[in-house]
Amino acid sequence: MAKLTSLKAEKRQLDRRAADHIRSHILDGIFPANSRLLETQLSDELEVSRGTVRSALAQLASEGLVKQVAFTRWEVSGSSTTDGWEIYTLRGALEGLGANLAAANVTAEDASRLRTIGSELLRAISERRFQDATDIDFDLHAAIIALARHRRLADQHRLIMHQVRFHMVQSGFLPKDYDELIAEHKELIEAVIAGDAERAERLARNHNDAEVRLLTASLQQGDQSGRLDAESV
Amino acid sequence: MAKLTSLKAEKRQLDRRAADHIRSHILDGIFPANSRLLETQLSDELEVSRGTVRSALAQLASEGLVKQVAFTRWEVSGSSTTDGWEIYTLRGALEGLGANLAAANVTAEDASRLRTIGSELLRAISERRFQDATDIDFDLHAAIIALARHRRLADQHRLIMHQVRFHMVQSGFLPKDYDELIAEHKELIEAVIAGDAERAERLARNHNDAEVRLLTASLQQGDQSGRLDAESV
DNA sequence: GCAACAGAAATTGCTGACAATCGGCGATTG
DNA sequence: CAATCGCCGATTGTCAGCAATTTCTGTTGC
Repeated sequence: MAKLTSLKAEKRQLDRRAADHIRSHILDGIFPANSRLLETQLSDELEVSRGTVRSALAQLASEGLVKQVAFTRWEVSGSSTTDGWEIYTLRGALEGLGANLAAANVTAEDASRLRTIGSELLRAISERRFQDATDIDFDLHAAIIALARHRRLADQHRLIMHQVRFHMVQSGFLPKDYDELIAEHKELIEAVIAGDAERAERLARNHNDAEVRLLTASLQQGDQSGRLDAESV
Repeated sequence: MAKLTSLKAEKRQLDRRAADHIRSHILDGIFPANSRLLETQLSDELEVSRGTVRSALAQLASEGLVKQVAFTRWEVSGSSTTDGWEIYTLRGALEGLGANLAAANVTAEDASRLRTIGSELLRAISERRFQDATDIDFDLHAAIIALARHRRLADQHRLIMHQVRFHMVQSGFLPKDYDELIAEHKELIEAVIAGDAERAERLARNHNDAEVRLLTASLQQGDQSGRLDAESV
């Protein structure tokens, strides 16, 4: 007997839904970087209690999208050059591991699935639907990570990709060379499908190298938009 | 003029302190894997309100030490073979990145600091103070990560090391070969100090390879202590 | 004897109110 | 006039209680 599992999926906890709402506002740029978030204001807007909002904000803080200044304020995280550098280097390490593991246990259906997403990406770009293309890009990377069958990695990857998205919005990032982008993705997909773990890992790790080099250079040039480390020890 | 910064550091928020308390109980094995945690019981024991305990538990859940079953229960995370495999592979990726970056910007004082910790480790082992040795081992790896000057990486590393510690306690892990352990650490330290990023990265990544291979083999042998993935999509 | 069901008990989810803390504004004083 | 102190409003931190949900238990019907 088919038991219809939770037809009413709206039973999700209020604080989770509140967190989702606030998160999407942040990722869409409605709450800009470094802007202040007031518990009372959010609780009014979402029509939940302040405690629920606090719980949601705490979640977002653990995801790195929000910062808490104790006894004082909540604010949307900044997205400085330093932040960008951190985000992309960490992403490289995680996706490198993911691609390696994915290549090690890829199946035939996985392969066709990856190729499907790849062709969707190609189509979106050729039709100049760049917003869709970005989403599909994210889906593709998530799909590869999923193949690693590594829950902790998948969780971390989801979090860092939120930060990537946030940083892209804040910095007005746009890919420069769509042809190269497509080529890189195609290469990565084929390496994973071929089961070439080493090659897949290298491609995944270097996928953001251009971005990282740019940010590194910007940092070393004494770009002061990064936060300063005032403390030692 | 020496400004005395915050003599009263006990102003930390209650939920943080509650989380610290519960976390140390988990890491010390007082709350065993998969054991249930009752909000009321904890709030009685810690003499704080249930809301505060809830906040603490939510933090620990985001750290992966605790699981929340909605509307039902909190429990200490399990530590199966699968979990161990996830933890050590992820650790390898993070420490690889960390060692690479550390080697890239190590200074003279950093070098002496690392060597000091290294000799402390050596002494603890030669004097058969193995508990101390484990702590120093953790300090050493944390010190290398700190050199990377990468806040997100440091945060993730701290979390994963908590899980490593937990898994070690749960699985009764003990290093087999202290001589090799020392040799590996010495090699890693010297590679970082020499600024050989590539070599440092490789050493850091392979540091847990023996453990990973053991766990991988155990998994492929159909060891069913890992959790099953019941869902697809 | 066993399965299904209803009510009770236990536990988690959420809320509104109270307490503690912070930042700014104005008064005061040298 | 400038610097410091203390008050006040605003905001976050904590609490105790009510609501919703799950699990347990005893009962009923077959």
